[in-house]
Amino acid sequence: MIMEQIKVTLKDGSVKEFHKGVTIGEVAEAISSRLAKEAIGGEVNGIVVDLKYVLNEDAEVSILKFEDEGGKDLFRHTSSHILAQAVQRLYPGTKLAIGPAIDNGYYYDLDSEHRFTQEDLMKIEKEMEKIVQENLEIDRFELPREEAIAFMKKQEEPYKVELIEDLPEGAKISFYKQGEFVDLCAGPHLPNTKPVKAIKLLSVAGAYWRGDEKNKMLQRIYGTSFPKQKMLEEHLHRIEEAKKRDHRKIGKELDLFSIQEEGPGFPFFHPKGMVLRNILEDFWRKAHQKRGYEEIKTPIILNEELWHTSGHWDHYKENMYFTKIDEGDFAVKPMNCPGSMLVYKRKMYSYRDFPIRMAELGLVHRHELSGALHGLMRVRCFTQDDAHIFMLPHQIKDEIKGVIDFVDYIYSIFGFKYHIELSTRPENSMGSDEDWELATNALKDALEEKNLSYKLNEGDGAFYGPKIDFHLEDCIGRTWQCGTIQLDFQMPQRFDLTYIGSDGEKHRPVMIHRVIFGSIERFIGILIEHFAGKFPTWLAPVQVKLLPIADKYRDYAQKLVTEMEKRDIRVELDDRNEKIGFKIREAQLEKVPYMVIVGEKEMEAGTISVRSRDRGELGAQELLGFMETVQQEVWNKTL
RNA sequence: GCUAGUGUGGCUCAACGGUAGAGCAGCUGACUUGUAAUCAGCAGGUUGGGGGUUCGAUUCCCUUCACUAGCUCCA
Repeated sequence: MIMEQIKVTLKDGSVKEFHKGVTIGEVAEAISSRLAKEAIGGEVNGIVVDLKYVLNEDAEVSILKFEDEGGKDLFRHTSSHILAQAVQRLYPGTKLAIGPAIDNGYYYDLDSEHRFTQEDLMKIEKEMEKIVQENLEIDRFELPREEAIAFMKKQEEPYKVELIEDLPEGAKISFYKQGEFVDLCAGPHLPNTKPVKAIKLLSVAGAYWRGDEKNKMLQRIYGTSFPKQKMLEEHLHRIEEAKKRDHRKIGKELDLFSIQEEGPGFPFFHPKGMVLRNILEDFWRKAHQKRGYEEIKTPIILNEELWHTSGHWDHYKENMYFTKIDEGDFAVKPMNCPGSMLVYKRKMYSYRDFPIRMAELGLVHRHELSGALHGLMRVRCFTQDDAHIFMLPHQIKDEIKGVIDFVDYIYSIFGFKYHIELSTRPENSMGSDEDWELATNALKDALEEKNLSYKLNEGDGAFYGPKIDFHLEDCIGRTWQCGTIQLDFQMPQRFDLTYIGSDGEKHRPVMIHRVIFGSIERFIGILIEHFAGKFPTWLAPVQVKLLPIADKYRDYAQKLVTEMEKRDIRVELDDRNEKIGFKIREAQLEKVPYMVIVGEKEMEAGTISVRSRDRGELGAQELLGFMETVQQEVWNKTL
């Protein structure tokens, strides 16, 4: 039974009760947060449970338990304080930066002479457990801003001082104290350290102070914690399981692609990976043809002048590769847009021609930082499933909505869950404020009219325009931007694109850049992890493995293979001199959707014996019926 | 690029201041096989590259390249 009421114990010992649904304002009015001990402990459903009041979106007081996201945050945030306390006990003089709760855990950024090693983490864990055992009360107190700064100066915490200095004048600054340890913190926290029973510190990594590479690099310790040891073990087990889906691992096992030392960030696609890639491209082409896109292809190397015109020289040079041809300076394209601009400019357009949807599977090269490379997810050369849509101003919203629907349609075919982000004008950008506002509002309106929720990323847009991003998750929950829709008033201006309006005058079209897969490479990475290599029949590089039981059935098997190939079924014959169990095992490990086994029985009856990767033995079948089943699974997924 | 870590045959891993070992894969042969591994034999590595310390380095040190996690950046 979940408690539906909140008890607040005040410092004077009296108890106030509030019922769920009360607003935070009402609580605040009734009690001063200074007086409240803040936390009301208890047990819910027999699990840890420290209740807390927090302000949720509806400004209602809600009751948290560990299973709630808010409850977990509370728990993790307190854990991060315990981590900081343990580190300061073991390594006096360590300066504290920030230590928030994150998905599945928490971290603390520390500035210390000492370089933390894996062994140190064990020691720190032990100390954290001690702090938990000490069952320290966690108390909140507030100081006026100036006193807070003085206090943190006295504590020799320069990062905290800097944080407080950024808070507005006259603000009350809250602190949390547990034992000898005091930390600047908005809270809320658990009432004491006791519930943090199972602690695991996971890794140390560098992190710049305030995320700025010009600042000092601090040491970040990542950890996780749970109210019960068993929950921690389950969590660690889940992480291990998830790692088995890693596309780099499966890509190697299934021989789909590789990345060699000779080409860091430049992936090689193997025969089976190419089959998958071609399926995706065919699928993509059909979907685009159906929606009024025309396909083009533009060169990879273009002269430097073009990149000055496009603005890439000023805004993207750091990420570009350059080369010389004869005496001229050339660049390898990092984006496809300038090429499309030139295709647009080859002729005159009428207002009647719009919208013009120009698609290109364009190979781009970008110099990504070496430390940022990651399998197929972040590479230095990749194929964007790009399209540039040229429009009349009044078509903007409908086109954006059309692309949003298109993305949703494609992702749903693969069964992907995604979230949307809207990124606004970055610092290093071009164009007028008015254009940016217009463009940003167009994207925002389209999202809102479609009733889609999104996360706002201030300052994260492209240098030529704001963007809507579609993010997909990998096996361990990291998200990767795949689809994006970017509205651009700059490029058409820079390239002086025009069309002839109904008035006979020249006008400027508007343009959007968009990708749906994002890049074929990244999309394949996501795809591998999503299916853990068990591709559905329509995507499987090999759909059927033909397994004759012995040499003498080879001819019969070969005949079946020929029949299947006639129907474009991707079939492989395994006529090696091996036992059937061995061949089945290998086909299963290759994650082939269907295995067809033939021996004496089948040859005589003119049938086949079918085994499914996912459903096991399916028994004897007619060849024709089986082939139809396979084809059905493919056609169902093709538009 | 930054911080930390890793780098042994095609793959997964072992060992160690005295010039490397296993399993799988490969090759050869036998077996002719009924739904997740048949048996035997053979071959395969100047321990990522370069330099140094040492009588001797794969092991210690420096440097470089690549990879991993995170930061930064981004499709």
